[in-house]
Amino acid sequence: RPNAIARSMARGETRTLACIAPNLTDYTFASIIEGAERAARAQGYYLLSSSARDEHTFAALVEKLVGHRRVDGLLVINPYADARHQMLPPKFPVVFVGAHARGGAVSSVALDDRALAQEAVQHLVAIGCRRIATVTGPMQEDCTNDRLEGFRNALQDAGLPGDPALVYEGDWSASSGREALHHMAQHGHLPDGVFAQNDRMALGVLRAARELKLRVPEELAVIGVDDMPLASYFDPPLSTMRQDMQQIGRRAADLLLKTINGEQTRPENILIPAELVVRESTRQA
Amino acid sequence: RPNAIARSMARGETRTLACIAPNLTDYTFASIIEGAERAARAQGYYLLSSSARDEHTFAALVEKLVGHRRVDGLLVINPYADARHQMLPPKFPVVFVGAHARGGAVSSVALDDRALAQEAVQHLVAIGCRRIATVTGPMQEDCTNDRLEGFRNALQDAGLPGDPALVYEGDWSASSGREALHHMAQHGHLPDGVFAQNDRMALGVLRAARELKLRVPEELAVIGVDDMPLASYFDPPLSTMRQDMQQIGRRAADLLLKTINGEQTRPENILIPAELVVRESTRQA
DNA sequence: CTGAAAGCGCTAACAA
DNA sequence: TTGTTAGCGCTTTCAG
Repeated sequence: RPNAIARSMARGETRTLACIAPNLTDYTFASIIEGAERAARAQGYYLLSSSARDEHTFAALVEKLVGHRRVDGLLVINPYADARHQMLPPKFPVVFVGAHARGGAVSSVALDDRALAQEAVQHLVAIGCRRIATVTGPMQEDCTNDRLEGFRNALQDAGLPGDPALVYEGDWSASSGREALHHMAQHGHLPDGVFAQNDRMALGVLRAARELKLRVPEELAVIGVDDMPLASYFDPPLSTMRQDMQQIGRRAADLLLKTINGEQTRPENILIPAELVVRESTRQA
Repeated sequence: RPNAIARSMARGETRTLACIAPNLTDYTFASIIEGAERAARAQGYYLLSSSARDEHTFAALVEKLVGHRRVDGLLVINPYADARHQMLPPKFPVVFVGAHARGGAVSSVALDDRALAQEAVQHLVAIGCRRIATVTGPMQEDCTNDRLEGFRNALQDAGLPGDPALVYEGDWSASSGREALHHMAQHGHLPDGVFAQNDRMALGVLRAARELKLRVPEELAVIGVDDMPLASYFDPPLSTMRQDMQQIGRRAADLLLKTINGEQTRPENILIPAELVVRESTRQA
């Protein structure tokens, strides 16, 4: 029954961390938060999670949380290439999660986007695809560009030409994936393999394929990223690059706690590999 | 720059709430949490969300959070019919979210499960279904029983017989929905309409229908509950009872804050209606 | 009405 | 070693 507030007061620490994400409902963000919360609690810390859609509320939140000394450290989930990394208090423990901090002076834990894209495309090449398309996320997001780079590297390594008509900028939504394939079909640039940069867009590609009467995977192989809960339940079940977001959250919390405890003095940038999960959407008959 | 900890110390309040859920990744739970967090922050409170899968960790968490006076109030998300409601400190502000507190001495905000089930079935009846089945959640959960009761009431009101062979206990997963329809088909009890108690199971029913070469909605109408993000992207797009979980979270936080401020002295049990969303899976041609 | 002081419940430094 | 005390930074009360 010791009073935690009095203890915080006396020791000058709150034993509380905060995680700020664009929202708390995206499966990716929620998984990171759950992983971080578990890791924090295992070390006697609590996690306060907040959503901040735009930069302004983000700045206001940081100001309150850190300025009022409510938390000992900050986990920042920020997929956008905006100025959030500049709005952080200097000399305060911060770890970026799920995307790198631009500038590099602050620690981060993220997926190895370049490598996973490369591996996905290598898999498509291995099963015989030669005209490989990609549906990307918004170009303003860092991870989109990293995955695009991995995509291009893999094509180059395989000696395949990069066709700009086979790159379509989506917005992570299923409908943008569907539009992507229809758009390519209408312009006479049908691919035989698609690397969708997330599973939702891959689902849209699958639907478009059905509408275009393309057989998957015989005429069109499709692979996504995430391994979202229903991915194995798509029609056909979706191959994907599985990312273990809980692990990323856990690693980020551990890194933040080390920083707080002074065990980690230099910023560290950790890359987590994704895992290829092969299902029917890329399985050779 | 006032120090929040010192203020908490002096005023005997932390301006922090906690929300304990079985996990933080289920879309339903995450939405509640996001709604609650927004509402809390609008009133100058912070929300600390934690996951507690089983009763034991739940009890330990409550003991720490409340015993050490880390929070001013508790939001409890507990779909299970277990003893969690008995493990709460007496005289401490608590609101149950998403399910009622058994016993009724504590406030709650939840979906009106009975009414939404009734409305879903009425809709199936209205479009001409006569042999209506339901795929339920686990029978240990309160909301399953409420929805089942609403299902039965609606059948009775419509003068339709209740056939036990048309009630299948699922586990909220897509595959259990698929099994449900296959099971009914194998035993010669094919329905012409299915009320799946959530969208994931409805997705499974849709897949089974495709495997059984049943045309949806002509031969089999399907309706779910939730309006999950991809529901409009199923094949065919899924009719569903949309629940506004963010609103439920918001209302729960508001109720909890009123209780903390002494504006609300009696426990209150709020029911939130769901909204019928008609898409192709129940649309008459 | 403005300003000084006591106290919230701990921890840590110090004295015994 | 064990016990006592100052002090963490606010709020609130009480005196001026």
